[in-house]
Amino acid sequence: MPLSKLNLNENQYKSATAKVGHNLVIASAGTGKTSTIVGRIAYLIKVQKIPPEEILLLTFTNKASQEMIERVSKILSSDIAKRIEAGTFHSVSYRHLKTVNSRLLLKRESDIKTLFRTVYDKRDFSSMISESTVPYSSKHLYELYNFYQNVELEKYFGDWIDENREEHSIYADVYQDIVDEFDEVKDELNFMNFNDLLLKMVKAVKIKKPNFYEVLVDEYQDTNLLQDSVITALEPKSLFCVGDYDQSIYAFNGANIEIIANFQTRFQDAEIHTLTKNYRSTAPILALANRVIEKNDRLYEKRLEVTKTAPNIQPKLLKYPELFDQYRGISKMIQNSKTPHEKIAVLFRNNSSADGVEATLRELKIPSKRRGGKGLFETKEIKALLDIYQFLVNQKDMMAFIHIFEYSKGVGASIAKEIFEGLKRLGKGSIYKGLFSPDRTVGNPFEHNRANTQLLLSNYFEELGTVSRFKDLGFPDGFLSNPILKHPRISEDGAKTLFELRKLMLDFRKTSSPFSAVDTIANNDIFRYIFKSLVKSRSKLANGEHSKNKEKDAIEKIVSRARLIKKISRNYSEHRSFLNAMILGASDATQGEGINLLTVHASKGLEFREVYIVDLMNGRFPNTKLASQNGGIDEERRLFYVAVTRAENILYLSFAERDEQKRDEKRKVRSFEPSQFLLEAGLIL
DNA sequence: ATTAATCCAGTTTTT
DNA sequence: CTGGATTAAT
Repeated sequence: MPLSKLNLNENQYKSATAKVGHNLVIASAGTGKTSTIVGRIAYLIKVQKIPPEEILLLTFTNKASQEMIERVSKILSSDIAKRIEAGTFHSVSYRHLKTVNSRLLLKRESDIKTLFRTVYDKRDFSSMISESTVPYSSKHLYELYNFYQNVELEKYFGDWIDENREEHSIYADVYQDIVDEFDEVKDELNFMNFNDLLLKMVKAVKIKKPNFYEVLVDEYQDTNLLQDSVITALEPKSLFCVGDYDQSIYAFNGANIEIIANFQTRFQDAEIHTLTKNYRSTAPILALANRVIEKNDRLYEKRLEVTKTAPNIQPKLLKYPELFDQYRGISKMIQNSKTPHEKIAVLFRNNSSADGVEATLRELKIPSKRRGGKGLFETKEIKALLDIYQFLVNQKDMMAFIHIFEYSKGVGASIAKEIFEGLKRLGKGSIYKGLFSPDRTVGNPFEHNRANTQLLLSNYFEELGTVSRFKDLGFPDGFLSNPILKHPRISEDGAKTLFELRKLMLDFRKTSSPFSAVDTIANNDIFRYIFKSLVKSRSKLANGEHSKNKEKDAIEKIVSRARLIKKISRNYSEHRSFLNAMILGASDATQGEGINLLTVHASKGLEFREVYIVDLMNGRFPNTKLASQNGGIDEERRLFYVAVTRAENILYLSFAERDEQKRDEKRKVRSFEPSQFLLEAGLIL
């Protein structure tokens, strides 16, 4: 059998070579799930002679799909491996949607949120406000709507509110009205968010169906109804799902364990396989994990066989009086550890723990890397760079246009909007024409709603129309005579920005690759100016004075971030693909080298020789506030299970008794109880 | 009305 | 430390 070199055990082999149909593989932590998936792909291609492009592999992160394809490359060949369609639900959807409509643009979640807010703000709740229930804030409503889209496919939002958030029934109609308008506006602007990718995918597939022989789904326990509807819509001949109920940790995103639980009843030909041999962790680590997860109701019996023969090191509990003692203590232990840095991970429930660990590691000059896009893609400089880029690619993007003017003094959102609309009028719908060949027959490009302002504006307009304020700025006549500069409230800064933008639009036309585009933008004065102003504000000390050190630091950071974006851009040949990847894959980009700092969620699917789980205090982990809303304490327990089972050889569990930074209402130092999971694990009596 | 400056609270997890 | 909200200034 050509698959012998895969080194699969009996169960893995049986799963990998299962007959075509509906297969579900229950794979507990560390049982060689990836090997099985890779084996399955090899079996399909080599034995079943399925063309690689008819295989779709859906994973939870883009990184996971890359790793699996990498492993397929090693067994078969990279030529074959790269023909397999692989990625997250979202990235696969985007790729397909692009073949249908090449003009699609994915927007940042924060931009979509602002859009939602502008729609929301038009509503007046004051006449109907009830004493018992305050209406949801725009942010909350947006998040709820997103959740609803992931868990409910048929009912209207308003009806769903009626049934699931009874206290808010009185507002259900208004909520429905808001989301209707929101969706309308979003469609008009051609904007998409993450959910839209999947929603539009389901529709697109009905018109143009990609031909997949088998769809493989990794982390099946974390799929929600919306994702499931994508799989259903694809109608593959064969389905191969791999998951583990005990690792379901995405209830907040609508993950529905019913999907995995009902697999057998949904498909008559369903076959269930089980992988029970654990290859990752030592006996005491597995015993600890099992002791805790047993407290959850069992969906099926869990039998994990230990195969590892490495020396058994008992998991160790670490207790510290204060939060930072903990971080410092752990950093010290890492410093003294013989394990190579890249095989050590510090795991936490909440991202807020990362800063402390990162800082104390840095004190000891131990390098660390953090995952998650927030670091890089949420920085102002990268946001600005990408906003400029977005606008150049899609000049109808008013939101990006407004962002570009954020750093120009005297121009806020509302004037930027007026400029945008003025240019549109002067260019008969095209900003480009508005800037380069304005229609001078347009009398007043700045139409205003309010009558008295109209009067005010036209007075200014006439007065300023004759003598431009910007004569001495060295603008060429072609720009200086543009009627847009007659806007009464364009500041000098605003005019300069507009002029630079005009230059940039010309330069951009000469670029064809994302790399040269990023380079062009980074060298334009708009970005340079933003760069300068960010450096200025970041080099201020707490007392307000300048610090040369901080300035140097700030410059270095921006330069290296811009360089990183440039580096990433080399992998893309199309503007739009690059920009979409900046949003889709934002969290996959890791920064730095060394110790791995991860949330438990982000650690899913990974393994490390030495693992530290920190901040194991009630309230923090388990996050009791969350447990009351989402998956309950069971989900927190699964989260703990996931964390523990990342460890191969060495495991430390740590907590602190106090946090001296935080004080409660009575100004008393915040004190903690150890996590209940430590009790359940038998580490505390 | 719009922008800039200042103050204040709050801080889940991911695509 | 950042975004949001409030307030002061134009």
